Amino acid sequence: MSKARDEAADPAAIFAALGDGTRLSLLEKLSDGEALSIAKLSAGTRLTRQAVTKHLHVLEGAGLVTSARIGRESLYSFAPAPLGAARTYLESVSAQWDDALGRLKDFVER
Amino acid sequence: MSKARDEAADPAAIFAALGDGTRLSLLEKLSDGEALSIAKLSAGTRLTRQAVTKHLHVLEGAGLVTSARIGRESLYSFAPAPLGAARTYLESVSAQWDDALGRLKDFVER
DNA sequence: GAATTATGCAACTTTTTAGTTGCCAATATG
DNA sequence: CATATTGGCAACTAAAAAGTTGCATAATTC
Repeated sequence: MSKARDEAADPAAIFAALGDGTRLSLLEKLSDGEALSIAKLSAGTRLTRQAVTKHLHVLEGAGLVTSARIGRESLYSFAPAPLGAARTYLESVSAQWDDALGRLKDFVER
Repeated sequence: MSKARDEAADPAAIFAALGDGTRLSLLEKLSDGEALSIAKLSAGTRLTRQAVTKHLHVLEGAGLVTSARIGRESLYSFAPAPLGAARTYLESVSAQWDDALGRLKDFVER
């Protein structure tokens, strides 16, 4: 048991969370390490605060951000671990492809 | 102009295409380099051929597979380039995080 | 304590996605 | 040529996602 409760290590779930422009831009805002409130995260967008909140919940469900209520605001922080899992997954698929390429090369050059 | 017509270099589009278990398993079947027909790709699944076809179209829209009609069958092939783009994107976000960590460390140790 | 700020919760609408069924066209094959 | 195989197209349903509005509540600030 290496994974915490609801943090999705499932690649599809992580990719699904990343598969939305709004959520990617939220992640980028948080990726410099500073924890930001929902109000600040909503500031630049054309969406309502509630829409942003929903996106944050999706990111949180995928384990890509964490939240903590401080006073009257909810501060969201970047959680980089699932990104590493996603990268590892992509590398594994790419590696399989590279192996296939290698075998093809061997076959052709034989 | 480095990108062809509709092949999405857009990270969100690539991640969205990857964000589905069925599509990931299709990609995995193709990632060994062998081109497969829709019939063969549908074989293992519980889905109808048309459902699989739709997923293949999504993958093709993201540039992750290519198709070619040979005789009476449509052969789909893995196209690894967008995976590289996705990995690069994840690395850029991770790098920003690592930079932030480094600055924090500097600050704490000062 | 009254007004303001930041957020949560719930109901609702709209849009997109996933999946199915039915039918037709093209290519093989006996 | 008769028949099976392979797949495309279109219409349709069902379910999930995205987004909004309205209202209630907790923490601040003046």
